[in-house]
Amino acid sequence: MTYNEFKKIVKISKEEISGQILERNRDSIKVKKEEKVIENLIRIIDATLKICSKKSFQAMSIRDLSAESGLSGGALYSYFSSKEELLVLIQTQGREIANRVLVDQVVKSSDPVEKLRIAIKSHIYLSEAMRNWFYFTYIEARNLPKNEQKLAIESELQTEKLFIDIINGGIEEKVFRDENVVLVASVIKAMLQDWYLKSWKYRNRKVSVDDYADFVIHVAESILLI
Amino acid sequence: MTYNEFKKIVKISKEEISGQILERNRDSIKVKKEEKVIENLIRIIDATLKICSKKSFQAMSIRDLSAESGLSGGALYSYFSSKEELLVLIQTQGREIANRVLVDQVVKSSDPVEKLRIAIKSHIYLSEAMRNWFYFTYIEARNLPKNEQKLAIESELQTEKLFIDIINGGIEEKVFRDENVVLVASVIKAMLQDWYLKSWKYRNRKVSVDDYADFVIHVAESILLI
DNA sequence: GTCTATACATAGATAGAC
DNA sequence: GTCTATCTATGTATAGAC
Repeated sequence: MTYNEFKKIVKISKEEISGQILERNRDSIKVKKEEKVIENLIRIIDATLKICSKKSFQAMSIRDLSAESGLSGGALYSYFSSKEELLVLIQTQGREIANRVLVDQVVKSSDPVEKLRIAIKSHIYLSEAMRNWFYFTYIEARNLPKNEQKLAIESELQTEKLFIDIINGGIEEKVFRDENVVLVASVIKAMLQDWYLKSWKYRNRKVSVDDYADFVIHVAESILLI
Repeated sequence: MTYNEFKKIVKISKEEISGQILERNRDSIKVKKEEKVIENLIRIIDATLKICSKKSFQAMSIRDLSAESGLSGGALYSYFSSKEELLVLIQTQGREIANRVLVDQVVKSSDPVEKLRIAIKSHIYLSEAMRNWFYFTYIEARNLPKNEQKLAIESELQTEKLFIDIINGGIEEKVFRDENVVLVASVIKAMLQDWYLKSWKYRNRKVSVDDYADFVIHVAESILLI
C-alpha cells in the first residue's frame, strides 16, 4: 500500500465528519437546517485548524475565527455554546476518526508482521491526510477540561494497546523477538507522532510520507524480526 | 554512566542559570542588587515552569504567576518588560544549557559507538533533570515571536546535527551500517523527546530513566550496528 | 525594591434587529 | 439564520505610595 492507494481506500469526507458531529452535539447546535449545519461546521473546523496551525487555540480569538470562517461572532455561537466546547468537539471527533480508520485497517490481516506494517502505514498515512487535525489533537490536548483530558489519554493508550497486541501476537507466533513489548510500542508511537509534529522538517528535507513510513517499518523490524 | 552519576557530574545550579540570564538581560531587569535578581529570577522561573506543567503559558496570567512566585504583579515587571519577554528568556536559556551540556559530554569520547551512547544518555538524563524546562521549551516554542521561533528551530536542527555527525563518523569507520543518516537521527530524536513529552506515561508504568535510556540505545544499535 | 490601585485593551458571550 | 452592537470579565502593564 502507498499513500495514494490509501487515500483512495479511506474516504474521509468532510460532510460525513460534520454529520457525526451534529449527531453528537444536537443540544448545543441551535441551527435547525441540517444542510446549513453540515456546511458551516466544515467552515468552522477548517478555519480553526488553519488558524491553530499557526497559533494556539487560546491565542485564537472568536474574532479571528469569525474572520477566517466568514461567519459573524454571533453566528458562531449558534454552533457551539462556548469556545471550550468547540475545542472538545474537534478533539473528540478527531480521536474517533483516527481510531476507527486504524482499527478498520488492522483487522484486514492476521499475520503479525503484516499487521504491524499495516498499522504503521495506516497511522502515518492517516496523520498525513489529516495533518492539521492530528497536530491540533496532540498539541491542544492539554487545554482540555480535566475529564476530557482523561479521555484523550485513554485514547492515546488505546492506540498504543493496538501495537502492543500486534507485537505480543508476533512473539507468540515466534516471528518477533521477545523484547520489552511496552517499550517497543512506545517508541514506535513516538516515531509515528514525529511525522505530524515535525512535518515542517520532513517537508524541507523532501522526505516523502512513503519514505518515512517505510523507514519506521524498517526500524520496527530491526528491533523485532528474528 | 547511570542517571545518579550523571547528576553528580553535571552541576546545573539554579544560581548559575539565573546569573547567566541576568547577563543576557541587563537592559530589561530594573532591579540593581544582583543577589535579589538571582533569587527572584529563580522564583519566577520555577513558578512559571510549575504553572506551565499544568496549563499553557498563554493561559497563565500575571496574577497566577504573582500568586505562585510570591511577588506582586508590579514587582514582576521589574524582572521582564513583557510576558512575552519572559517566555523568550526562559526558552533561550533552556536551549543554551541543553546544548552546552550535551556538547560537553559528547567530546569525552572519540569512538562513534561510545559517542552515540553518551549522546543518547546525556540527552535523556538532562531532560529528566530538567523535565519541566524541556517540556516547556518544546511545547511553548510555537508561541514565540517569529524571529525567536527561527532560533528555536535552528537549535533543534543543531542537536540533530550532533547525532548526524556521530552516525556519519561511525559509517566512515565501518562500525555502523550505511543507513539513511538523517532519518536515523530524526527517529532517535523523536525517541528522546518522548521521554519528557510523555513523562506521565513512563512514570505510571514504572519505567526508570535508566531503563528508557538503555532501551533507546538498544534500538539505535539495532538499526546501526553491523 | 515591592506593594496597591488602576488604566487600558481585548477577550468571550449575549441581545435584539433584520 | 445571521448580523451588529454591546455587556462584562479578565488580562497586561503602569503609576505612584511606601
